[in-house]
Amino acid sequence: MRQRILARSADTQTRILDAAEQLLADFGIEAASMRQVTTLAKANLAAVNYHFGSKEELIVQVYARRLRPVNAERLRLLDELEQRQGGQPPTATDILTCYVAPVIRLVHDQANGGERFMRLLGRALYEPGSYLTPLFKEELEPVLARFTQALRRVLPELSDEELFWRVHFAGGAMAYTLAQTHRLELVSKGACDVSDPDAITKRLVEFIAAGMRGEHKPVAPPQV
Amino acid sequence: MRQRILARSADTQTRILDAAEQLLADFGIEAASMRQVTTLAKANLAAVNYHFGSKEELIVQVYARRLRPVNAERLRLLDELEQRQGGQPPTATDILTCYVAPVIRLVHDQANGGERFMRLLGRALYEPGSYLTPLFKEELEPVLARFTQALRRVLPELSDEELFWRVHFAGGAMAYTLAQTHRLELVSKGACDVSDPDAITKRLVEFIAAGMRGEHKPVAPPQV
DNA sequence: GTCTATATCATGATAGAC
DNA sequence: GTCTATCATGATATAGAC
Repeated sequence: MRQRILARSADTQTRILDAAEQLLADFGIEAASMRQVTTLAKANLAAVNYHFGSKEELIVQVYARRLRPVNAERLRLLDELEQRQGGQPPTATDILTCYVAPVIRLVHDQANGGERFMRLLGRALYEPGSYLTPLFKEELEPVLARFTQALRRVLPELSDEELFWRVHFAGGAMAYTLAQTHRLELVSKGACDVSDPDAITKRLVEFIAAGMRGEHKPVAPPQV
Repeated sequence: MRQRILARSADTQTRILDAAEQLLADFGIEAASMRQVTTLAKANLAAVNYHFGSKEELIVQVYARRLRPVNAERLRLLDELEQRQGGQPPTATDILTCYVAPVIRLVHDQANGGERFMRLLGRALYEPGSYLTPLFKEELEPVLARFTQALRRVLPELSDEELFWRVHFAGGAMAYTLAQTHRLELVSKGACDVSDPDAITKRLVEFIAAGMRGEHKPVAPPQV
């Protein structure tokens, strides 16, 4: 179990958050133990309970620390976009870029362990009945509602139901990209460059924007 | 912890597989214990090790039991499609339907606990360094390669790299749909009907087919 | 093949000294 | 705030009777 020992400079809380983030990302949410975390953080086992109360609350705080700025920036970018457009409706591509870019950019934020968190984030969306659900409800749902509303205006031909479905699919493509893009480098045998987050954002947004705009033929069940 | 007691008729191995599938889906892969599994299966705790050797191997077998027929049917449908077309190239929509339909149809297979497995499958793709990796390598990769090759022929304008990326995004939208569609019913406040697998297949395939066919402009990094 | 009983171990949490 | 020492719990796995 190779693991970089973290700098001792930061305070204990931060060191524990950093260590937890790293171990959760590398080994999975359930697999990381508080003993591993505190060893890596050069802190005492009891410090987790002293600072966070429980393992679960620590995990929630690992996510909250990164998600809050991302969601704030998403909303800021969307506000800016709409202001810049005046009355003119923006494109779906522009709107989706405001949503996708901040979270993909975490990958560039090496100083803040961004790449690790990227994998961690995608995975969190898949845990059932998780203690993270309240955090997502609080942090993500208002953002999703705001973006869905913005998309509604530029895709008036879609029914409410169809729009919900497409936002769902788009979120899935994004979550998978966050969690699994490191695998693509292997699967593609190196053909795909996964190192440039702006390029990833661009490809992903092109894909989901095209899916968003696609025709919906509500008839004829598939033949196969 | 509500849990239906399974019929005693099936043999121990099958009862254990059924119980494991149910508990893994409901509580997460790590959270389900062999005590819960054997209690639900009306089997002895030691039976797991006798029949499967270990918890990990049991989990692998839970997946393998469902995945093998799905992947076989995917390939069969694709072969049929290409044969039906003679020399004519099929559409991307047709190809993607061959891939998506068999796995979404599991949801209909109530007799075989399909809906539970649906959630379980999507989640498995997100575990890092999991013991499931060998199974996916063996079962999924050849299928993915076959479908990528089929798509390559009908989307000749895409570079190899772009095609890999789009297959990646499409897989993500599908995995998320498998794991999380039960949430869409809540988020959409009932606007989305998640009960008809053929309708879900159709919407999902429309979305990813549109994304596959979308234009790729390899210039100009995004403004935001 | 199935069961009981148990070995062995790792976990999260906490009490209490400093 | 940090530490040591320890607790209670629940995990997988197995030995051995039937």
